[in-house]
Amino acid sequence: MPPRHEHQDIEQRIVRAADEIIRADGVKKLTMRRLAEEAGVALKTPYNVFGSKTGVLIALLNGAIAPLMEDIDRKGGHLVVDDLFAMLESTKQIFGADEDFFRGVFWEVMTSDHPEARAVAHGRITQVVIDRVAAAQAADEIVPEVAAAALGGQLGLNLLANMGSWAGGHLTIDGAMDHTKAVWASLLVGAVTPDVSGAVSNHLGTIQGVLGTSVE
Amino acid sequence: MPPRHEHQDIEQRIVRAADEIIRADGVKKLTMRRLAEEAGVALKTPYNVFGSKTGVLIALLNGAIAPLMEDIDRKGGHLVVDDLFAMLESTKQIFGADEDFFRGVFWEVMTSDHPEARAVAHGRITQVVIDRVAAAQAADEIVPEVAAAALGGQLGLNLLANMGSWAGGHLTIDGAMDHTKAVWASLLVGAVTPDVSGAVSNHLGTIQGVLGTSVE
DNA sequence: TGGCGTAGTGCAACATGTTATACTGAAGGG
DNA sequence: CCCTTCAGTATAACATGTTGCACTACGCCA
Repeated sequence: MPPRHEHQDIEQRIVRAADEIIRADGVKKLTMRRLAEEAGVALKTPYNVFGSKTGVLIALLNGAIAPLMEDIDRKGGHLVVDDLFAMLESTKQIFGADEDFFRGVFWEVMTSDHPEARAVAHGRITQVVIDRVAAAQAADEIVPEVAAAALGGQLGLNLLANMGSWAGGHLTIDGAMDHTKAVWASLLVGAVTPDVSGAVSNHLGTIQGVLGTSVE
Repeated sequence: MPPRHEHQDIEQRIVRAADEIIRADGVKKLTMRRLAEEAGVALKTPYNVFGSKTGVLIALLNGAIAPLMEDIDRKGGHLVVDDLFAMLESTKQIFGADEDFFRGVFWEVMTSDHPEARAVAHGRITQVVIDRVAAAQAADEIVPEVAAAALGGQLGLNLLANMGSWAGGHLTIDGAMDHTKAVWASLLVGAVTPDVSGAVSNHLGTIQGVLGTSVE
């Protein structure tokens, strides 16, 4: 078969094939040989384009979470801290619609040795949360004594952690986000200004209910 | 070479060889072929005894954390909640003494598909914490309205999460335990009875300092 | 128009986890 | 004392991620 030279198209064909295989048979059935075959390329081509199997999965994941990222960027609430909790709802929504798919891909990426993968996940998630916390502080919703990077880092780490438990199969995505919400609320109540503490406390009430059902 | 029939000895030889290889060259250099050779057994024998490479690592890890488990069982503080925080200090101590070794093994076990591995880690850590929380509640250090399983589950999940970030190389063991301590203190202040709230608050003060140095 | 460089091909190969197969020798029961 | 059983051996093999190598055809540039 001659080279295709359809430029970017080859990238798409590979990612699309990976997507289809995973949705059809699960991430464990995604082998590089099958991927190459179904994408109609040589075994080596995905390596040329994405560097490794994990590289393909990162590209796939980045594409798949685009709607989530868009959702997260659309800051809508009248309180900035509400946007923090809205992030968790968006995640629930988007990942929940295809839970097995996302869980599989997420797990593969998260447990890979890929130099980018975990750093990107860690850094990106943490950064989004830190930015939100800083924004909340700028909007006088969080008291100035708190270090935004420190608090945001804690929240981000907790989110990532719960995502890990979800990816590992210990929690549903709903359970993971509810856990996160409860811990975030607990950590935030001590940091917010009096006029928003009511809004934050709203998210707090369900800690006990949450855990009863979601932990195995 | 004839069968050895030294019974349990073969198990020990395999685990010991794994230990030596990992300490000498790191967990990535532990291959089943090299393990078999250095243990003086056939390639298949570790599979007969431990089922899989992950099985070997689980056995190794279980042996290596025995001192930690012993430490954790030795409840010493005059307050039960202090024992919770003492767990984190013990972990710091034991894992910190051989950080690379434990990190490598932990990561391998944690990211494996082994049916036992993750469930055991998850269940065991969570259970220890839940038991402690229940004990604290029985000692009237935690108010009766709180569900011990719920609170303990949250704390355990957070610990596991931070262990994950440590194993993934995002935190040092000290950083991970300090993060955990800070979040535990935040979650506990709302649950403890007035006479111990002071003791818990002591662990709270350093949240900001902690994050500045340990997150990449 | 003709040659060149590059992207992609086809194929073989390697490392590693894992399994199958046939064999062997020791342990232990009759 | 012999025979069965079975744990462990030796060896080959498979699946899969990954890489190396020689080749080829397309598009571009002179």
